[in-house]
Amino acid sequence: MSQNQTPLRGRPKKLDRNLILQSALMEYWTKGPSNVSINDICKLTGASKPGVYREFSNDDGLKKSALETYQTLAVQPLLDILYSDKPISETIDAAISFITQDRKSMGVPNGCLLVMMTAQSEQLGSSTLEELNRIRANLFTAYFSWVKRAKLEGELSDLETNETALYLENQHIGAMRMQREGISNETIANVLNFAFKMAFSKKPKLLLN
Amino acid sequence: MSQNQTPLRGRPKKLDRNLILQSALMEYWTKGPSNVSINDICKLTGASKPGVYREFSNDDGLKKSALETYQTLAVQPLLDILYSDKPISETIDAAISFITQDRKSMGVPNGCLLVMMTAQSEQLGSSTLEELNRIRANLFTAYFSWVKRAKLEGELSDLETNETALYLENQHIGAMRMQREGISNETIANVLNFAFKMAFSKKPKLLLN
DNA sequence: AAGAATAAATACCTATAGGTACGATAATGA
DNA sequence: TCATTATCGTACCTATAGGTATTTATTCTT
Repeated sequence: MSQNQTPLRGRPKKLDRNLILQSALMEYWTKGPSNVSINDICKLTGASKPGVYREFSNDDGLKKSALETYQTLAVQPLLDILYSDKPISETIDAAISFITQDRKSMGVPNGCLLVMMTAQSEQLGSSTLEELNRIRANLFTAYFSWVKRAKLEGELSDLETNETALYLENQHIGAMRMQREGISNETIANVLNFAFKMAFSKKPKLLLN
Repeated sequence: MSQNQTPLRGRPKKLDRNLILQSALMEYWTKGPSNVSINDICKLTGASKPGVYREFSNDDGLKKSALETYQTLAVQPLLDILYSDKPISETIDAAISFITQDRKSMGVPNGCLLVMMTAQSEQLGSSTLEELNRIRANLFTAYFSWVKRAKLEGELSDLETNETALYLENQHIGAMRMQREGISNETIANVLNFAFKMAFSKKPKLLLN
């Protein structure tokens, strides 16, 4: 976490890696990863362009590093919730609270960087894309194991575990999309609550026809 | 629809508006609207750049026109289904069939241009954005009125009409996302079938806790 | 035949993206 | 003191984006 580990030799480093990383993450998150250039980051942080390239190799490297920061900041907490051993209904509530918490008061942009990057994946470099797929696979696995756990606890759904996980993933992505479009967190929470409880309903529902 | 309506004066038009429109639409749809340049379209169709600009004014104009084509080609059929007066369950099936039909055999790309444009909306010009919002609003209204109709027919859900419509919109977008990511249409249909039937279930479901 | 009107295409423009060459600078070790 | 090591930042490079000035070609009207 600290700036330098080895008491090094040459000219002391002035470049603030952490500042750049934070700024880049916020910019990507707010404006979308494809709408932020290295030049923007330089202007924003006062860093020189070669400095940024020295530190992160290239655009792809910076995006990848920012994405890693995002993972620990915004994805890991959700994984922790999904992997908790609390009853399913509590897990649902915790997940919904986390997803729909007020971003503004936390100084964090609306929406989800994963979702944005996925939507613009054709514009990403290879290492960012790799990282993105890794994180998304982890998240999907978390949904999958959540569903499996629910089944062990007696919750059944009509769908295969895999398909239920896909369904849950859709709800999450949908929530992030709604949030980004300015829909109130209360509305989003209502929709999510409905959608999640559906997936974990105990018995086959009474269907039309 | 025809090339020239008034038997006009000057040098006869060589530029094939329709070819450009079709090519542009397919390119946007396949690669994402931000990953296709006017130059690409020119190379693809053999048109000259000033020719394209004469016809569509600018990049924004071309994208807007392509989006209009998309609307009549891919959105209107869904609107027709949603506004049909068939029983809800039949409407559900029809919508799912339409959404998950095999694109390859129809010579049409996977995914949804509306969804892609929405995801990249910061990179769109004003008139394309306007058109996009118009079409999306129409689609949302269709979902909304579908839900209202279902309620008249005795189908109830826990959610307000507006929130149910948001939920349905999410399922549709989610389906398009899955399709674009290569998930089989059968799986998508299963997920959609589950999600839609949930929204239109007759009674409050048996919930956990 | 002489405009008037329209479309053609080459060759250009500006802005900005990602990326780097290179000389200057600041520390350490001998 | 002087090489060594490593970072600094100005000024540049190439590629490509959107967009256009200009000249030439082809038609209809008078």
